[in-house]
Amino acid sequence: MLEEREITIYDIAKYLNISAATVSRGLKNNPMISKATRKKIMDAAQVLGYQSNAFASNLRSRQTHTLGVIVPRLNSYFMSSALAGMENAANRYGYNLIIAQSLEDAEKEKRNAATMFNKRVDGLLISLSSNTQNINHLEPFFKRKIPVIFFDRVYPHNESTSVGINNFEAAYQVTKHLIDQGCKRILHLGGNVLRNVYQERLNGYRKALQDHHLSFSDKLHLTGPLSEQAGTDAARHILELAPNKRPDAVFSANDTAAVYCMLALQAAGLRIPEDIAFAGFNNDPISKVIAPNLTTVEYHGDSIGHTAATYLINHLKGISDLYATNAITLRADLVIRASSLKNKNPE
Amino acid sequence: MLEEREITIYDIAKYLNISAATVSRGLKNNPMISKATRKKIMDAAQVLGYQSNAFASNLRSRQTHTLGVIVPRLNSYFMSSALAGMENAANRYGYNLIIAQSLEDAEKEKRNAATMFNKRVDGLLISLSSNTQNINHLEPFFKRKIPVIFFDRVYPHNESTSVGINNFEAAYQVTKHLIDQGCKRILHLGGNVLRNVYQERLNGYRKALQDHHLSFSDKLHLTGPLSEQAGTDAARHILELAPNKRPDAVFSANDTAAVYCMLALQAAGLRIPEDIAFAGFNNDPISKVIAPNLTTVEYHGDSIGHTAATYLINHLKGISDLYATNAITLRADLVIRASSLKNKNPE
DNA sequence: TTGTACGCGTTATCAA
DNA sequence: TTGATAACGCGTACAA
Repeated sequence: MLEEREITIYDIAKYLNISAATVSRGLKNNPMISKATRKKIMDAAQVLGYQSNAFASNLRSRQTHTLGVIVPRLNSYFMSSALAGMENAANRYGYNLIIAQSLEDAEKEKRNAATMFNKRVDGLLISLSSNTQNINHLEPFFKRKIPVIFFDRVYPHNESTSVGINNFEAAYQVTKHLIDQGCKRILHLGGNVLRNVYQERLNGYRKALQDHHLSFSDKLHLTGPLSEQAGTDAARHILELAPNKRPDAVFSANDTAAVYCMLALQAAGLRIPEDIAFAGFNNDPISKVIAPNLTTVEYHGDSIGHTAATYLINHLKGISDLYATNAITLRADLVIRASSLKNKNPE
Repeated sequence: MLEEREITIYDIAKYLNISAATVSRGLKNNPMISKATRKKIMDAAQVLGYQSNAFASNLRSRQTHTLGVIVPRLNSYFMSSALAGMENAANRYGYNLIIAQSLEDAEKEKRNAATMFNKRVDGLLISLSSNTQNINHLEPFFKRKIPVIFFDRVYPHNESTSVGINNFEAAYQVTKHLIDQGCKRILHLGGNVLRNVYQERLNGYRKALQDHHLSFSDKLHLTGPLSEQAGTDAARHILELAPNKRPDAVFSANDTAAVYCMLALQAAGLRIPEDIAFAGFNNDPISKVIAPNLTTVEYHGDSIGHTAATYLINHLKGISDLYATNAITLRADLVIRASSLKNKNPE
């Protein structure tokens, strides 16, 4: 099979009777090279169909202009938005993204991290899997001073920066809103508290209960994967309770579980919000489509992603000091919709 | 700033008083090397904290074990599912994904392709932007025999394979279903016909009309980006028609536009499906959440992605001949839901 | 079974 | 402003 040889800077050099070093410099618009030769080099590169070999360059310069991204799953609205935001930022600054998913499995996350390291990413953006216990698998990065940025599901670590929102505050506001609507028995559908986001949402919920003299009960706290199935299961659980033990509101740590819980309860004849009010988290598109629309917290994946990637790149370019800022907190506002409005519009 | 030097195979070689070549072989479990030395090498690598340098390896072996992926957008349910499917396949075979989005812009797609080429991806998976006119920007890949696989939004090209569904047939079935329900004026909300998927869906729709003696009219064919806004705009257009000119059904080329069109029409007081029946495409999660549930076509992003990536990798490993199969067509079945059921269940 | 020696395509150093 | 030359870390004929 005929394989055309690759065009290298040597070909250009020979073609122009100059040295490869000059070509290398000219290609990168090094001001050291005269404008005339620079143009000659560019033209020749065009004519010969030269394409730079990123590998050789990386090998020599020890920079890949590639960022590693590890996420729990690729196919959630929040995550794909975050990736889109990162891609935008990365693309603007000439970086590429190499993306892997842990599928909520700490072991796979470990392997992903090792691969990223071997591929010599310039930096790592990571949101932890639900059962990751520690970050020993990131040690190689820390040792070699390869910057790591946590986003969304973060980890306390004083040589990294975290990008996220104030989950405690948001959960507090959601819960307070439900209480303001007259709800007294609010069930919390939460995620694995190993992850800060779920622990903090739980804490915010509990604090709001406490501040309003409502007691917390284990019976009103369900933990799970926050999947469609988890939402449906929660509904079944609720329906199995004696009517006087049933919650009058549900605060779910994400919209998916909230929506599927709503659907199942509605199918069983319960009215929302009259019988049970609802609030979720993330402002997923389905929250605007379900009837009644779901009260939720606006959590902009693209902002998180864009911010995290931009911050990382600035650090790589020496524009900012990674360790100066330990946490970046973005806004996440409550979005009140019909599913939680027990009091008819107090006009 | 103290930078620890990288551990290389030379360090291992020196440490064990053997040659670097032996280390290189041992690390890859080359059976040529005695089992004892192989073990010694592995242990030493462990002890010294050796991490292979993928770049040097790539430079030498001319393989990156990296696949390029270019998609119109990252943050749609279909695409993120496709990416998830690809990541699964890639990960299983030791490949990585480097992902970029064209944002429906041919120019950005061009730049993305050039970057991927320079990074020497082993193969390319691409779904074209809505306004891409030709594939000249992929010529470098074809010239160097780097395999390109089109998925979803494909392009006729006899040195590549395409992975998708039978859009014509699916659209035909959707339209026929609406006709079977008694609909006579079916509006089609379509995408840019530059892309095969939208052209074929349009064709299937027209053929179904024709086969059932319904006339096609330009008035009943809207083209746009199939976004939320496009759905809302379509609703306004419908409401502005004289009641006797209004369609009695809408077949949208995706679920997003269908759902936002439904919401706007419902807000204006129209009943679905009684006044207007609806059908979409993709089986997006929102189709199961909207009331009434949306009739749609099941289009599995993850299968498409997994199939495309697996096929590409098999080709790279020499297991299959890329050019033997020009198109892989996956199933896409009609999912009938309440939004299109004009005839009350004919029990 | 192992070692020697060279090349992959680029960038960095030093000299001119 | 340019050129010569040596790395970068690994893989592989070829020799031993």
